[in-house]
Amino acid sequence: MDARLQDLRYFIAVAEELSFTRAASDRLFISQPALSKQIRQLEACLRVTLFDRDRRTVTLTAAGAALLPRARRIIELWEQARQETAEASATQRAILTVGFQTRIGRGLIPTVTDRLADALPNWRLLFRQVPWSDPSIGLAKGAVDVAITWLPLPRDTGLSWRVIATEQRWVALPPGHRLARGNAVPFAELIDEPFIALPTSAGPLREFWLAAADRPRPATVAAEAETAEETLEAVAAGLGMALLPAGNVEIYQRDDVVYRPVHGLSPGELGVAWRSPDRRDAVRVFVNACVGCFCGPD
Amino acid sequence: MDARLQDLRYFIAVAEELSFTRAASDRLFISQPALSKQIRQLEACLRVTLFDRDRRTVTLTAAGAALLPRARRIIELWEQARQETAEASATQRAILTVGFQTRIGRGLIPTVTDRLADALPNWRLLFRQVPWSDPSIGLAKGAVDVAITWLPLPRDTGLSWRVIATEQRWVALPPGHRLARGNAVPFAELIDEPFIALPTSAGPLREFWLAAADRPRPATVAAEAETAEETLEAVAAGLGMALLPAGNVEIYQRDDVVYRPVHGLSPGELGVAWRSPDRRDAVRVFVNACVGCFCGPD
DNA sequence: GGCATCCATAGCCGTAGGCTATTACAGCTT
DNA sequence: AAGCTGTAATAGCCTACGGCTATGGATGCC
Repeated sequence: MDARLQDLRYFIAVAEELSFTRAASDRLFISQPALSKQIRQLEACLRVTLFDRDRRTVTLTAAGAALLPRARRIIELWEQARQETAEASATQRAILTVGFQTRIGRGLIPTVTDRLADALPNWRLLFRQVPWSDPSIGLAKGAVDVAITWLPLPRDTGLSWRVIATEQRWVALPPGHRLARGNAVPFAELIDEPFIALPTSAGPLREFWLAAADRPRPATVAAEAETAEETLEAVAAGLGMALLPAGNVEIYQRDDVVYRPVHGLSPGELGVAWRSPDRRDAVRVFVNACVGCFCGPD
Repeated sequence: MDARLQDLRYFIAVAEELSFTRAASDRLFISQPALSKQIRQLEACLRVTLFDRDRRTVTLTAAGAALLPRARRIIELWEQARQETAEASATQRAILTVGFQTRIGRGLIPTVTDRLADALPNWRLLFRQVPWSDPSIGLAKGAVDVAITWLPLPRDTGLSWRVIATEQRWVALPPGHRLARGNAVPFAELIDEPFIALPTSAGPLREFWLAAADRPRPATVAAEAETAEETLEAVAAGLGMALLPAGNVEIYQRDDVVYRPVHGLSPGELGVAWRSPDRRDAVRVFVNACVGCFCGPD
């Protein structure tokens, strides 16, 4: 009788791509027959034809055109409901969930915790690791309340952020690499080397850690890694090299990887992010505590 | 990952009833364990506790309270999307779906069809019977575009209507009944007789055809019937009697039931109904055609 | 004409959503 | 105190549905 919200997402994907095959494989990551079946089922549920398929092309019917903006709105409201439900729960339980992708270190958490003890007594922090493949670091789905992350974040996704710290970018190399002999490395020497990249789904962060803006031509991507550990394993195995912030060098110290500072690159910015419409005290206090941590007292 | 819209309905029902058992059996017509399981699943999906159950009572958590109005809004938008999608489809295909509960007769349809041929060439009418148990005659779910129905309709459900015809109420009796001997019957003589009623879910129509407003005490309901045919079978079987509009006497003529006019009751009103926000030309034209059918020319 | 592309169909499988029966507990009533 | 009632949770079962792969048929392109 009622559809699933997921079916509305399916519909939106097909309506936007105007192709079952592409919507299925590129956006929804399901098989094309499964998508066809589900759309047919949605059509049966609504007793309406949503698409005209004439063997070669897919077009929206009047009914489909009417449904599309409404489906978008419903999905939008649902995402919002998820977020605000999670926020209400977190507020009631006095738990602030902090998302992170790589280990934070830098003494940030102890300092922040101390500051929070004053402003938010009996609140607790909960840490949740988020894969690079989620460019909103769990904020979009309401999985976390705030996130410690490297910038930039994708634009126009309703996220706000402030910079916590600025750090030079270093490069991770296998110990035997020719560049491991010297001390610092000019970035120009790296542009033809193979790199270990973040997944495409990581958004602008992938470009940043490939230093795509500073290259004359696209980087050679030797492999993609989902986590920092995976990246360093790949580096140690000699697959390629990877950029990382200076502060992570101590955190990820290991025998089979050496780190060298890179010249000629803009520094990386560590930030704290939150959902723009989220005006809760706890979020504001946490953000301020983070920002004040390295930039002197409040 | 995403919930089903049905799960939101489940949640709303439990939140409003504050009881799994009652919500399950009275409103959702599923078993209590199934409802419990689904609510738990919704909670797992949102990673939040929606209800505090302390063995005896169920209360909303802060998260539940945050979700409730948003869930209502989403369901509302979904209903609206269904309706407007159906409307767009009907408009594109030039098909107007007419809901009805009992046979219409009275020469209404031929007359209306003639009038429509002028104003809406190449539109077709599609008729769909709707059970008495849907008090919106299929309009709420978008199953029909307009409906021919007896008044009154439930209030505040976004439906508009106009009166097509006014008819005296008659009574259907088994042939051997003492009141079948005379010609007309005063309603006062019927108030202690057992009646065949429409289902409770039919809304105010049930009261109207029991003439509840004209009784000193509630009617004796011998049985409930889902359709006109069922009602007359019950009357023929001697289970009780039933009121009906004068015009239906000819339509439902049969050997084992006799009909007599009833004095002392306000007349019944046959109406044409549509969704108030539905401003389509086709609907307006159809409504006008119906109204003009017995009330003289437009 | 052959190939590539795209949607539909067929058939299979695992999970999820429903059911009944039962348990556990709280608040009454006797 | 014992038992009854009412409510939610648990256990175990079955079906239906949402996903998959493999394949078919039609269309546009080289």
